[in-house]
Amino acid sequence: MTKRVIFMGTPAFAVPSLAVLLEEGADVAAVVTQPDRPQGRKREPVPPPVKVFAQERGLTVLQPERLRNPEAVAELTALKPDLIVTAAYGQILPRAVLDLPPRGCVNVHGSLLPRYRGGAPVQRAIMNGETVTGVTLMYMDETLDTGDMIDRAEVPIGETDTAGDLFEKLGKAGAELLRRWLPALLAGTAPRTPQDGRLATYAPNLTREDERIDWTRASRQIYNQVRALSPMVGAYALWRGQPLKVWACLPPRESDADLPAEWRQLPPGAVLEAGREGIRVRTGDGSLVLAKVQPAGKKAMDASDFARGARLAPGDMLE
RNA sequence: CGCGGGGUGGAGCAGUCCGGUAGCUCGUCGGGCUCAUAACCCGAAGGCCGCAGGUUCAAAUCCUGCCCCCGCAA
Repeated sequence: MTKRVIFMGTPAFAVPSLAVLLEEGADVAAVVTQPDRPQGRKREPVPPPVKVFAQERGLTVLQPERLRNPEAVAELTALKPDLIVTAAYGQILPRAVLDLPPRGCVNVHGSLLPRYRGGAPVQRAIMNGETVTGVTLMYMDETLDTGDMIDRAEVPIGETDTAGDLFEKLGKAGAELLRRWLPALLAGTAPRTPQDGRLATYAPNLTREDERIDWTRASRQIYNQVRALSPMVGAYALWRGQPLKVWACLPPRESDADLPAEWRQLPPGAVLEAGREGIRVRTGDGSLVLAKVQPAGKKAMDASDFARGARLAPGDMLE
């Protein structure tokens, strides 16, 4: 008898996992995703990527405002799922839902648990300069990202990887973990390894403060911050009182810390030079070259283009 | 009716308040210099100034309507 599975997920990261369920012949009774949220200036509701994918394949899509609501729970109960698979769904599963499927609820998490528990493991890993991260397939319990682990897979972080790049790699790696363990999950024979809570670290959701560039920090730290916030959200500094988003920098080199005396006198945030590669800015430990920026009210552009139009000169300050 | 910025040769901008020869920094093409160059020098091409209407002797510039792009906030 085919087991019934409910999938819960929202962003692009979750799509490969849903695709794997279909490829492996699982009976996907329903796909639960976040409601269409108003986005952009026009406040137009935009369907999340998982919804788009699910509808293309004719799957039943549920978008409860709150999974805690009795109607939502009743709806899921009626589907009699054997297993619930989640991936970046965006809502906490209430006890009533956790207890629903006989084979349990499993989650695909974008880090090597118990490290980087929380809502922004991918961005935080890049921000912290990690060179390796990964995905964990785990059973869910009532607290966030603390359940028993089934398996993990390491994924290297390239020096130039952005959050977008890494999300893509992790989404695929997570889906493959799911593919490997799906039969055992459905049979109820998957392993359970408790997390060692003493090794836990946390990756809280990003705040506005995480987006602001502090030029007194090291070049490498700023570089990592910019990568972690690209291509979504964007790191920013202030230029003439207006936000200037920084979308990409050149990887910092040893030589960037070895500055001429005239540059060394300028404070962090000062523009040192504007060349064809971009805009060189003084940092806490040397300099960093901005490659792609976006002024308020404008599209993203090469930093050299911005420098031309804005008539940037050495000594101009970014804050 | 959430707040705000913007649409000017291929790129990024100035010019718009105070109407009257289309400008700047680059790019491109040709030539020169050089061992050489992303450097430098000389020259050239390339724009119905987002669209439509109006005012005027005259509109990138003033008035009206529309389209498109983006920052903030959600």
